[in-house]
Amino acid sequence: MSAPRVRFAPSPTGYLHVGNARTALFNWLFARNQGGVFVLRIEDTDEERSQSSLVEAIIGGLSWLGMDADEGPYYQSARTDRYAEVVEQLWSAGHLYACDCTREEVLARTRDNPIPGYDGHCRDRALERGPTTALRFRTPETGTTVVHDIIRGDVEFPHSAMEDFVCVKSSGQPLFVLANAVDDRDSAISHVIRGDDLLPTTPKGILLWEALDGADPVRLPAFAHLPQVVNEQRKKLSKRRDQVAVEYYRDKGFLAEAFRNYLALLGWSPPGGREKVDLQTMIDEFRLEDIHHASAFFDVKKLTHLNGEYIRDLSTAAFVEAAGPWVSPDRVTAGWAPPTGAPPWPAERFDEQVFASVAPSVQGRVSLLSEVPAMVDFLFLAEPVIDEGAWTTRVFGDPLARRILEAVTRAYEDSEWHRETIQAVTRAAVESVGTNLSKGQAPIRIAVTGRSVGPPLFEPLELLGRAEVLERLQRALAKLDAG
RNA sequence: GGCCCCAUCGUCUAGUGGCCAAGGACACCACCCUCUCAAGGUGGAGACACGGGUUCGAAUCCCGUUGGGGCUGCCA
Repeated sequence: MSAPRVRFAPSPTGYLHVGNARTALFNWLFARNQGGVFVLRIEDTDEERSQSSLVEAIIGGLSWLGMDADEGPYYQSARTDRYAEVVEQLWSAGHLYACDCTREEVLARTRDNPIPGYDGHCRDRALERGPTTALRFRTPETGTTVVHDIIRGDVEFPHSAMEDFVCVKSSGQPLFVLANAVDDRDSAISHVIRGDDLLPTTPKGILLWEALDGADPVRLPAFAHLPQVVNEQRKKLSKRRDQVAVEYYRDKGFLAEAFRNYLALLGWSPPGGREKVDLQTMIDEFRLEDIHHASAFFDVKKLTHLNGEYIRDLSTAAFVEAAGPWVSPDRVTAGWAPPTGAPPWPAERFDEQVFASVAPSVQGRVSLLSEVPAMVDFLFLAEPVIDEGAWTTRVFGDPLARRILEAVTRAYEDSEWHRETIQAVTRAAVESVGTNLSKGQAPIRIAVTGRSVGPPLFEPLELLGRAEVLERLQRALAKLDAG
């Protein structure tokens, strides 16, 4: 048996969304596992809704996730001649008939029918083809089409419940089912792996496929219909209600590796109870047969946790590199910058050395790269941005705060300026006013960093320098005086 | 309404007739660690939708019910 050929065939009517990305990933993993070929096809037969700029977004999303196509992209819009040829073939073989019914007319006629859908009104009218006639497929009246699905087994569709569906618009453009079948035939696709929302249209595609066969049959691909990725309401992901663009997650500071790993977990699980697995393991272990049947909720919390694990696994150098676009305008790579814009400090105040030295303690505290700037901004801002809520409760509202700030100010003036000694003198100072380091560090932290939470305090203090720290303490004292 | 798919902790899942008084992960709670916050460690709570079969034995097989979802477009 020759190498499998699979395809990812998005329609460029929106950005790459997470459900499609998962479909692409499963196709890609299957191809890699089998030594097969991953084809990208752009299904842009609907000119009204397709936009070429979105094609770039889709390719960009795939590329971010490391899934570059082995072949393509092929554009259906470039194959109109081929489709026209196929339509002629089908028409002359009698599989198609012209229909001039409008949707309103069909609806009016079939409103009370027990079986919904088109009623076959034009089936025997022998209408000529014209600019106002769509072409419908003459579905057999009896019999059954069975879809052999790798994931779900055999699924039967009785023809009696299938309408004569339109496969060519009155404009002459083919509809999805037809273009899809023609392309899968022409590019020798061996496995069709797609969302199970397409399962009900699969028998139509098979009927078309068989009609196209004529005297020269082409082997039907194997099908694998993936469970849907759904939102919290268990509904198909919607562009309106849900955060569905892969781009959004990249912009939020998710690592491609973590995102890809999470996507793989939606409907598939690596053997051995592991969840966090590297790419090669995914490729080696991936089996279509192991995919779940039930739909899966896209859980951002779990994704975020996984991302945190991936961030913590990075070497410090790799973390500094990954955080680059978020902390330094100079580090924007591959033509992409976080949409949040420039970091909140002026470029000239950013110090790569300083960032690199606090990076390890930041790395363990963030789940998203976008959280990095807030962790280190006090190091690069001329003045820290004071969190007023924290100030009110932990400084203004703490009767000991003034004495703590005064005590450390005195202690810092002539202390050796090294993180351990700073910690030691700070401990001594806060204990001298009757509290402990755990409670006493709060006013200091807020005075210097502006926040009540953040990385361990004493290394940043060292990095900031004695003069700057004393100045910030003075400003805090003055703010306290001002009430 | 018709056709189709699906059904294990709140969520993602392990499980393919005995190893399951159902395991892991996220989230949640408690404790430990600790300069804050995280991370980490330990522990806790938490599920086989329901009803019938089949079988010595069922989360696993069959039927039904209920519930959820998809499709039902001259969208894909």
